[in-house]
Amino acid sequence: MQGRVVGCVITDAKDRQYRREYVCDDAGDKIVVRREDGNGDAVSIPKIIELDESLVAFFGLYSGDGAKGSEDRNEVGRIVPTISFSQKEKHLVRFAVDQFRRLFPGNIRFTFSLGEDSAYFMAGDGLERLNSYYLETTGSGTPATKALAVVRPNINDKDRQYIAEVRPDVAGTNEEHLAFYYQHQEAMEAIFVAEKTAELASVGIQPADDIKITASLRRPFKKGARQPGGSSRSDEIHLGGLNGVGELFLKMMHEIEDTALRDVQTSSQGLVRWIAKPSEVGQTLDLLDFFTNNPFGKINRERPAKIALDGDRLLGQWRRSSEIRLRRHLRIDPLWCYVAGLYLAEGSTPKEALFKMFGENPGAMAMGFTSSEGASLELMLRTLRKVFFPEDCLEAWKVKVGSQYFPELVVTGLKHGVSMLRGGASGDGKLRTMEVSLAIKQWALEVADAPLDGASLLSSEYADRYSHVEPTGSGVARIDFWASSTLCRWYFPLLMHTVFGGIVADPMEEFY
DNA sequence: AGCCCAGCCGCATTGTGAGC
DNA sequence: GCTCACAATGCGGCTGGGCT
Repeated sequence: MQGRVVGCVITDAKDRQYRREYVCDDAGDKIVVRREDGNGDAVSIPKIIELDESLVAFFGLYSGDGAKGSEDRNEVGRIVPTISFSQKEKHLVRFAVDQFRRLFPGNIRFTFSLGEDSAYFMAGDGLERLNSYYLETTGSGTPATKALAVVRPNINDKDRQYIAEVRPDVAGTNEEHLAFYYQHQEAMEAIFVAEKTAELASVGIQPADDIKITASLRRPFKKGARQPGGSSRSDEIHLGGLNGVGELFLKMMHEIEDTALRDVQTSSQGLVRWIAKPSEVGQTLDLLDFFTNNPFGKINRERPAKIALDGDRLLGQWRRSSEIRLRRHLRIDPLWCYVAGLYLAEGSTPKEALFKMFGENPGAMAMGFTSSEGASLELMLRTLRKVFFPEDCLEAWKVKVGSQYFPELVVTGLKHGVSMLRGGASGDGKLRTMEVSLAIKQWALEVADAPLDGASLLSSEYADRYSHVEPTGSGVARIDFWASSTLCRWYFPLLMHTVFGGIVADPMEEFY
């Protein structure tokens, strides 16, 4: 058997293609897929993969936090995907590992890589940890940092570049910082490998041949830390044994998204087939019952202060929060599951809070969502409207535009014979030119409609809730919307139940 | 509303092994 | 033993998330 996989991803506001020719062999209930050109790995994949709530949510999660691939050096506009995934929260790590194993049983390896700025070890918690490490291994505390020439007799180009850099707000010289880096590199790595190993063990991921844990310390003040003791940690999962199947993996993801977006039973290339129209698939949840009896329907060990039927809808209220109207029933359909994962990746709430909120006070929560792609926005809005009433789902929306796109803003202004006026001390604030602001609104509504056959929710229902343009930081123009934080206390428990309800009986006991 | 920085993910470098 | 191409690994820039 042979096949070809093609698809598009949008990154950096550019349409890019992925494309790969495969051959595959029948192997009972599995198929063995490999690249037609003979390179890469032979990968077994089940012939039929059941798309349950958690797997669909996983694809949503990957869509937000996973790597989509990098551009082929020989072919402009073509990306070659590598499967890797950034995630710090340990329960989500465990979740991702389980789902990857379901998709690719057999020859698959995991590398957990922990990155950190070594400035973390120069003061505060980091320095204390370095101290205890040296006390344990050598009997005395952290030794004084020696001269660079001693710890690093032969410097390379990267070192020379580092030494030439200028950091006006950091005390000490680059040579001293670099010496610190090389002298303590082994110790710093050992500390992180031990930490990650323990963390993985706490969620049931034990050392094994197919699991590798590494730490990657960066030169001081390079990776975001602005001062000694500052942290800029990154936790990544790289998958091995899957070379060549990245395109197929992305295609699975896009086909699932496609069925949810268009609400069709079979995806455009036939890779995904539901038992009925996606909007008619999945269990129906009674929200009155959920928030009264389900272990996931709790926050800080409490049930809502009020949850009552009012005609065919519900009125609900958490202690010290506002009253809100809810729909009585919710179908946990593919759209809902996919967005649950997507929100876990892209949402504005720290992930740890979502796991701890059942037994602890989560404090302030916020409901916000940013995306440069119309499809993600539409899916998110549709999801919220399944639980909440339309007018509560979106308070307002704005467009954030990065500096490399300012020429477009200026040209838009010129067309209208006006100049671009920016608010805020550093110009990051809201755009003050009405003509430009309105032109950008029109553009954003077109972006929101682009992936759909008809009009998007943003343009048909929420166009008048447009707030402003924000020429902030940098980056591709993107749409940002937010809703009342009251929604969080209803949406988050349902979201967590969707992803973990099938594998975790009581979130208060099993998380943290 | 305004602003900024740290984490995501792209890409450069290094490692590895097949082919000649 | 050398070369080349692909895989694995390590590093850091940019931007999207999030704080005040």
